[in-house]
Amino acid sequence: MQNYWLMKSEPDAFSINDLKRLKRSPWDGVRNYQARNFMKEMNEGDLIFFYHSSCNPAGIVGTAKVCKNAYPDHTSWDKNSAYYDVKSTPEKPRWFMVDVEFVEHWSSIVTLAELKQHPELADMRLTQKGSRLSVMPITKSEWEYIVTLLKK
DNA sequence: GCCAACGTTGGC
DNA sequence: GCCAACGTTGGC
Repeated sequence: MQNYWLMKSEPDAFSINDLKRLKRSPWDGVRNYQARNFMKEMNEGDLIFFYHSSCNPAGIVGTAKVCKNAYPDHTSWDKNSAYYDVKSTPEKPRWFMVDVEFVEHWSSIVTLAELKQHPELADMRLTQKGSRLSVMPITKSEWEYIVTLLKK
């Protein structure tokens, strides 16, 4: 069964243009348990909204898909990595990542401000005050609704 | 197991 | 750059 997700990235660190250029990439560096657990639930072929955060404007800029199920994030035991975690080892990995593949880079951005205006999207974690989760599930109806926003 | 203190996220 | 909201840590 295909599921839908939203993943945040700061474009200065990793943007949709980076993914477009690379075609596929590991989604490393997630160090939040809820986000990690959602990645573990992902399956190859699941679709992803690619969200640019900490920029102006923040919003969804395109889509990607899961092309490799969750596996240990090796940057967590790399002492030279910014994502190093002393409690994660190859024998007992604490953090996981998936690989994602570029699908679409939209010609326009669906901004957070716009998403917040639609009652249909009020249940999304993204549109709720104070939400910082960087990987979250999206319902099929939310996915389809957001795609129609794009065509307007 | 509680909770204060701290560090981080991320919109504005 | 500010700061509200959140997650994590660690003392007790």
